[in-house]
Amino acid sequence: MTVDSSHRFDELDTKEAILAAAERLFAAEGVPRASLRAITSEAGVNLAAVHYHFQSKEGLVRAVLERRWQPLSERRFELLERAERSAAGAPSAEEVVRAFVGPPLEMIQRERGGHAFARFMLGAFIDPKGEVREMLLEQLKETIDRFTDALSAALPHLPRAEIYWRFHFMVGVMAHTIALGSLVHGYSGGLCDPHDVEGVTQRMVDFVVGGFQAPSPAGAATEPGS
Amino acid sequence: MTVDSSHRFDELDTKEAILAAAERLFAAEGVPRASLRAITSEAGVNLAAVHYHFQSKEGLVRAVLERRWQPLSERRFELLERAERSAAGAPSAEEVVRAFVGPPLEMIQRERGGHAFARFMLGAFIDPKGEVREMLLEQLKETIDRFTDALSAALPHLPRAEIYWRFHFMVGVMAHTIALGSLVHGYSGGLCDPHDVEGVTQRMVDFVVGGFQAPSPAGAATEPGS
DNA sequence: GTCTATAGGGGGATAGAC
DNA sequence: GTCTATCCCCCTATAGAC
Repeated sequence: MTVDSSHRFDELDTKEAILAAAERLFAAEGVPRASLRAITSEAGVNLAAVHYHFQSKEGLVRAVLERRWQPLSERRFELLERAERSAAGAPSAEEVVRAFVGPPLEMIQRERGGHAFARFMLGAFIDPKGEVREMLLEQLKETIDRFTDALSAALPHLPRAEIYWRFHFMVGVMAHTIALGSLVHGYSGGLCDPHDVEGVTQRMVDFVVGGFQAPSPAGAATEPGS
Repeated sequence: MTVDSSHRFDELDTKEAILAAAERLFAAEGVPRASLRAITSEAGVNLAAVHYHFQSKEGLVRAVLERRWQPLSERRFELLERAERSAAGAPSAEEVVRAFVGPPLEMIQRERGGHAFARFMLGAFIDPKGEVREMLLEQLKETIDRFTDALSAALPHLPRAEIYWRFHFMVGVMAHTIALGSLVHGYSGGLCDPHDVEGVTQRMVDFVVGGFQAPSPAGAATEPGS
């Protein structure tokens, strides 16, 4: 036997410790400022362990994001499927929208420093040299397909191009709210409470559903050619 | 191309050259990867000139953003005031929304690499250690005040807190579209054309106005006698 | 104001012992 | 799998001559 359970435990332990420390520091300091030295120091492991487990700093960034991204997608699909099963016909636009915008808010409220982590994740999309972006976009593909299909079914009068645009706008509302929603408290003079997850979710859903239900441009299709 | 209006021609020239090169490289490479060496090399000036004119790299980042931010705000105010003058009473929600979301799209279409610059600017808001963020938020203050006031006037039935939330959602739609709108072409299978500025603006306006016109949540709502 | 030269301090990555 | 020690890179910032 070359493999026994204690070795596996150690490996998982070290790996997890690195991931946890990296997640915190990437979010709190930003990827470029979070040095591998600081991460391994906080994790209580050796500097070289990062390269053993993740090959490079870039690989570590990718692993940290992937770990959060997958449960998020699964949670969205779970809610979407639940709505599909319970609905007589197709789920309503409101149900679909809620299945999309709800899970991210749940996630960032569950974790400490969730807003910071959301900014870190959004930063991975924005980074002009982000190789990690490709991975995220790849994983996003299935989510886009399934949610645009569900929205098309809920809003059959909308041309497919409009569905894509409005889906994109919904992503903007969601991303901006999980990343920078905490600012609203300040510039509303304390009138708005970003920590009220239920309330914020409901407001996002109302707004986005209102947007989806807006009349579509009469003559202006975006289709190139035809 | 350059403005030669004073005796300090040389100084302005050097400063402008640095700003132009920095703007391009910050957008193309990201701030951390864009070294002062690369910037001064591209600008054809000396490395030390950056510190003479901008004190530090951080100061340069601030100057680059400020230079684009101010005309953007002024353009928004100009459109808002035009709508206020031409309207019988208060401008409609649609006019106000258009005055807010239109100028950023105009800006990024005018400049080469506009999307990349938009991502750079959004990155400044997202950066957890961004000292530049304070400056941007300060400048954003006046924009927030004037546009939320105008939206309140257009939608008097909405509680002020809802106005702030929906304004925030509108910012999300706008920011996400100028930063990542080019992705829509890909994931719509070519169905959507992000370069059609008129069309994209109209779609954003329709969506956002639809969101603003959604019924407000039961609890705090003041229904307009419907 | 502009330049050269250099200080001074990180950083990511790796080889090789254990 | 883990650790120590180290390589070698490139960066921002500044002092001081012109």
